Amino acid sequence: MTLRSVKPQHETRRRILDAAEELFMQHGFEGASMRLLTTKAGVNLAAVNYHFGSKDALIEAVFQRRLDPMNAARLAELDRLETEAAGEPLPPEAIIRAFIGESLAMIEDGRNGGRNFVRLLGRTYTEPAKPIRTLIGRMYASTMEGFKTAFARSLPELPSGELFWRMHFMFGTLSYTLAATDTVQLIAGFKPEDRHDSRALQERLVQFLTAGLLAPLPGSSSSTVRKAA
Amino acid sequence: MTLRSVKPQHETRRRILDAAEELFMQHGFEGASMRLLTTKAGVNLAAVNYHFGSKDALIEAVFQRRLDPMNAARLAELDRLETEAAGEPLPPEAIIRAFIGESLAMIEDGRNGGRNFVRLLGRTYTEPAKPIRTLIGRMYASTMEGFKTAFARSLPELPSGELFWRMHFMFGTLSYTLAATDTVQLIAGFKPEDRHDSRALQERLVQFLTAGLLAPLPGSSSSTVRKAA
DNA sequence: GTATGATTCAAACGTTCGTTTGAATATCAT
DNA sequence: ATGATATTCAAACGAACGTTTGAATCATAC
Repeated sequence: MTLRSVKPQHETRRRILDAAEELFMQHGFEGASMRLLTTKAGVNLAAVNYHFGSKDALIEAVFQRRLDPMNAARLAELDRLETEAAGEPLPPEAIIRAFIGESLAMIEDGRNGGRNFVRLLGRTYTEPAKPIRTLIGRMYASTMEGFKTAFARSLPELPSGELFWRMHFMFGTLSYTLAATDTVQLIAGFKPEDRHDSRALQERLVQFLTAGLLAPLPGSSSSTVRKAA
Repeated sequence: MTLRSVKPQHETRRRILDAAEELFMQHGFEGASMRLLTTKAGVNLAAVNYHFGSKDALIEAVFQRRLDPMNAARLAELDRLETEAAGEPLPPEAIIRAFIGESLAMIEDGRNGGRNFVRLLGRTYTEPAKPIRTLIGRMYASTMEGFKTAFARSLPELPSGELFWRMHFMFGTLSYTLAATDTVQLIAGFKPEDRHDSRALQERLVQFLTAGLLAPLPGSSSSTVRKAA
């Protein structure tokens, strides 16, 4: 079993997926043409339709390849924490870390195209096209349910309506941070060396999100939401 | 001076801009074709090139029409608060309100297309195409500078590097909230009637963002950032 | 070696894209 | 009313789009 006998097995598929996540990120789904895509991948124009069937099927495959393992890892980490806690509710900060850790780690993965994917993911959350939305919604459903339950157990005094909105805000912050790293710099005085330090970025995000999640309720006094246990 | 003599003056331009901000929001810049756009606007196919010169120039005009007044209103509100405070640093919550208030008010503006625009704006922040980025960056430059200064005066003990990131996070939360309202619902149990209540949404956002902005620093103890005055 | 199936390839398919053109129509000052 | 200007219109431009086709090439088992 030499190297050459195994690698070319699905080499073309992989090259197409890699080129696709980079070009979809840069130009959007409609803006990235098959000709540009196959040229960048170094494969024939007809290869996409041969291996995936259509451009739409390719889009789905791009998300399948990364999103399923990513969300599985998130739920596995949440499970690990919960068995470790032995029935006690988790501190909200730990839940936040479990959710954002996996995606932030991918920012540093320049080699395997992980960075391209998380940036693609970030901009896809704001994509209004219905097929894309239902695709993303379906792939996230169980993950979101699991984390919603974990947050609800951790913060029993936070009304579920408020929890929804704060998860929405947290997700938005993460989404924008993933998408905008390396691209948008609306605020002057940006230090480029900070952009790919995902460790420091993770700490900053955790502090920000935890504080936001525990913020006092609109009607209440200035005290933060009471934490369980 | 009858109504008919004045209104049709730039009626075609306005109809094109209205259709453009809706279709750009729904399909992206490359996905919204001139034929679809002009059909929706009820004008001839050649009207865009006649009145704006090109599709790219139309994109710029769409942002010019709304963004310049919006950012001017933000800076005016900030100015009003600062003269009112008579030299004292503003509370961070007031600065946040000045920044997000204008854009949130537009969510309720279904009649004049303001809602379409803020959603377009939200998804454009994650657009990596360089011409779009420089366009947005240029239109936001002075506004961002003004608010950065106001935050720095309000929170003198927050290092400027941290302030940058927290403004980044705040901007991301707002951006995602504007873009995703009405579209993305990753979390089950969404109450549709909440979506366009911008008053309640504003209060929720202010609470979340203020807490995030004042979060304890990564290295520090659990106390929040000291507020000036 | 030869047959079989998987994959690659150049070429072409019909459609849609943004833009241009020149005639037709509307608007308005004189 | 008439001429100048501004705007609208149907039609067409070449280019690029996603997809399909059928032959050529490759890998592999017999």
